[in-house]
Amino acid sequence: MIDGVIMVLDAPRPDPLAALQGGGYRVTAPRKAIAGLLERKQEGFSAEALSNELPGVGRATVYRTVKLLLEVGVVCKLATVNGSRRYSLCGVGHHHHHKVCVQCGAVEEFGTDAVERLIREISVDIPGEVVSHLLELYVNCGSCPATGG
Amino acid sequence: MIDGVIMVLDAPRPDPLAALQGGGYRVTAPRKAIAGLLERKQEGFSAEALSNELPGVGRATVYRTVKLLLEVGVVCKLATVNGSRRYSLCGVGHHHHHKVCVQCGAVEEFGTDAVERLIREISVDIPGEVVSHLLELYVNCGSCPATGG
DNA sequence: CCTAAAGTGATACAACCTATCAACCAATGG
DNA sequence: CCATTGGTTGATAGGTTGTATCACTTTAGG
Repeated sequence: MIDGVIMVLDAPRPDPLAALQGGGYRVTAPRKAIAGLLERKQEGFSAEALSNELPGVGRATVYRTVKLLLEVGVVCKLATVNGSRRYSLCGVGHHHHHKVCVQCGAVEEFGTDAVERLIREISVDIPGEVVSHLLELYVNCGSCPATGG
Repeated sequence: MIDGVIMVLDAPRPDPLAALQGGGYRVTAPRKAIAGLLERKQEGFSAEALSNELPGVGRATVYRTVKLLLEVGVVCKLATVNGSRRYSLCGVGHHHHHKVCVQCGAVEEFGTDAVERLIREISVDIPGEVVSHLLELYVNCGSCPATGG
């Protein structure tokens, strides 16, 4: 094990409703439904899928709410390569990376000193100024049926 | 400078037409137009933008051709966070990462031993088996007007 | 309670991508 | 060089995903 490499963040999952309230937004029935669903959900999600799981809530409202949750910082965007917009309930006050299970879709955030250090090291040899980076790990999480957990 | 960290790949840019031909596909006028445009293009691109730059070629054909170029391995997908599907002319026979200029959009590929090594190190501490990863650097490239190059 | 302002949802619209299919043309053999 | 033929094209229509509009409803605060 490498010293200082890893620092998995297992902060308590953020509270969407509290975040909305803190941002000056109202707590409504649709928002409660969405927040409740997100709190039970370990996986990344798309607004569309969310909408399908909440037949009682209008599509536009789901899309709007996801955008609000991004704004108040309890949800963050996942990187994709296929044009889908996917999100995850995450603490986003800090810089972090995602670990995504390719089987069950569970998303965990993590941060490591080593990643940042590496980026700085690479920067030295790269023409131009590195302003940000994106790193995601894809795993078989080992805790879902598909991965034998 | 860290030994062995960086290994910028400046392989010759791949030849789309040759790749298509090698894949058993025909060389047609629309495909020549698309290939010619791509060879002049340093930036990542979307199929839609490509189509707009080629008024003489049908939209469907542009989309189809991009898909073919992916298949024959001269174009690869870029990671995005906003739902857009973007591509870059890249040698994709090997694993690599992207360096993207946030000003001019220029994409360069690079590979580093250190990245792979880091992933292996992190893997030790991460529950589950890391099956792949995604790393992109966003830079001010320093060679475009916007970055003072 | 009552009210102002925020929020909702049906609808329409826009962007992006794919499926279909008749017409077309590149590549091959004669 | 011409004919053949199966891959290719592009117009159109259709599907999915995300946004704008607007009359109606609900929240939060007095």
